[in-house]
Amino acid sequence: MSSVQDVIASSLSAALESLGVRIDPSQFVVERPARIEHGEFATNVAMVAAKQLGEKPRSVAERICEYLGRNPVKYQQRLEIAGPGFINFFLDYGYLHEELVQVVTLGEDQFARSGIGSGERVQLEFCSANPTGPLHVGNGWWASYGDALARLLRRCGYDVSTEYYVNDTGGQIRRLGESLLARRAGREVEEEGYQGDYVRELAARYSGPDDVVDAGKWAAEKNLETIKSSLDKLGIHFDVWFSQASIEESGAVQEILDLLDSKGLLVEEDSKKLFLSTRFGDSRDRYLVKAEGDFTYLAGDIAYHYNKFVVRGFQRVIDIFGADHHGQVASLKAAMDAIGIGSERLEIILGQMVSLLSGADRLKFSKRKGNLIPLEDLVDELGPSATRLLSLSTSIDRATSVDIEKVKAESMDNPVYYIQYAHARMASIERVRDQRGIEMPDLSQINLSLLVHPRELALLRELTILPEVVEEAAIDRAPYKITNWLKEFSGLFHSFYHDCYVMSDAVEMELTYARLCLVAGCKVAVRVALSLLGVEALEQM
RNA sequence: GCCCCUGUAGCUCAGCUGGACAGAGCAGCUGCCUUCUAAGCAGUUGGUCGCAGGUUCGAAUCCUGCCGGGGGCGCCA
Repeated sequence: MSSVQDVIASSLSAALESLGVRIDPSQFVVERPARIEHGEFATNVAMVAAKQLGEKPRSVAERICEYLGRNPVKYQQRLEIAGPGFINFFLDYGYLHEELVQVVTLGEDQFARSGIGSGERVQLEFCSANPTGPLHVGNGWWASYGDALARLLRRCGYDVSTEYYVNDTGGQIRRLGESLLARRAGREVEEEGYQGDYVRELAARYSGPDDVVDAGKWAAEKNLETIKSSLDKLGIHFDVWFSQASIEESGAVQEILDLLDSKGLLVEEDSKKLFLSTRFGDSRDRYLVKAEGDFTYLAGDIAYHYNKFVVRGFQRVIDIFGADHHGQVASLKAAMDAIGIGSERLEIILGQMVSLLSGADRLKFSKRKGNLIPLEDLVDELGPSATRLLSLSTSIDRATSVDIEKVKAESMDNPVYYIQYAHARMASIERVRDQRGIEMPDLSQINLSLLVHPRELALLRELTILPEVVEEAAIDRAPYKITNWLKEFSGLFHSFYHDCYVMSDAVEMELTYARLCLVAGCKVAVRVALSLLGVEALEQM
């Protein structure tokens, strides 16, 4: 990325050198000031350098400005020293027009693409809700997050494989089987069982033997089909569905135990086996084999992660868990260090809890009781785009409460309309262009320097930062930053649309061409951003 | 007790690798449809950035302590 910012930054480094200081570019910033009165870009470099030079920031700024006066940056018009020592750059708008040419030339496929991933093989596991029932809003909320993160990482050059870990074995599956058999026999499901109506429906279809394991496995398979179709409705497709049972059956868990044992990290305690995880920072040691001889969940999970890193060779693994699985983090990381994988290669992102409100009432729900809101109902009600955008509007670190009534009733509240409307207006302009038979000249023939209206400039400025926003969102694992950009950009487009007619008798043809070009660039950017979130770009509304 | 998140406008949230007077949407109030879709635009009201210290030329942002909210500390998954 050889943006204007980078050019300014390297000029500043050269200026510093002429003053006899070396400052790493990471120590200072060249940023867009919050206020346009402060120029196109501003830097705090003089304040940073002042310390080393033992001078006042403003006098350092003056000397830097003198240097830049003799060796101006491309498009530089004038400089200003402001406040405690900021240097503000006022540039010729040509730099924005040049960037627009770039956007249009690169197009949807290439604009805002980054190579920071360098092809690193990343495995991204998310959702992974137990197949003991349908996906509900609570455990499906961050599924859109995982999917969007995968899209973001791919855009940035990572080689990503998405995965859903299916907990298709263990006590919960037995319990599911018990519940199923109880329903089939016309009995009530016990307190600890799964009481949702879906169990009743499944029981009516089950014709297998009266065996809790068979019944549980059968029901889990059916539930998994339901989960898959719910995710399908949201537009989420996993590369791999990985079975927990397959890990246990393969003998991989025993291999992990042997490996830990050989390192002296496993101790026998009666018939149980304890992993000395405290040696790797865990708050307590963890059992891997229970008194009855079964493996614990952690044992299987360690084997699963060994499989990800060693068997399948992923360089980095990202797991997205619900915050209620926070307790697993230290143990799993300790295990990675213990088996020589290195816990820094395992990144665990915790999605904070989601609570549902209906008006003022907080909805209490439980999977066992089966009184929760299926994700699918929300998707049916709102549509996939709105559902996705809802969970992609806030940081994953923030516990959110979703008011079902508000989201359903006041659709104006939902940013998806605002954003999609902006895209629809771009598409509409292009439809009218075609209807009127306006032929676009070659890009090089268009006089973009006509784009100087404040609305146009604001739009161009926001347009050019998308590549940085994409990188930042990927690095911070924060897809909501794309959403924020889209909201901001859509607002600027609506303002432009309102104030700047593209095709009208009052607008010179030259300007029409330039504005059509601007609209084309905007469309590219919005489509890129929407595709990263998995939100549909509507041609009309 | 320990660990992870979190506390910013009436509500929902940005801003938090320190920077120039703290932002947006919604709600409230006021204007704008003979031109490419008013699901829009423009204006306006509204904030001791939980509290107290500290570091700094400069703190919503970093550090410490306290207070409040959510989640976790299983031979459950």
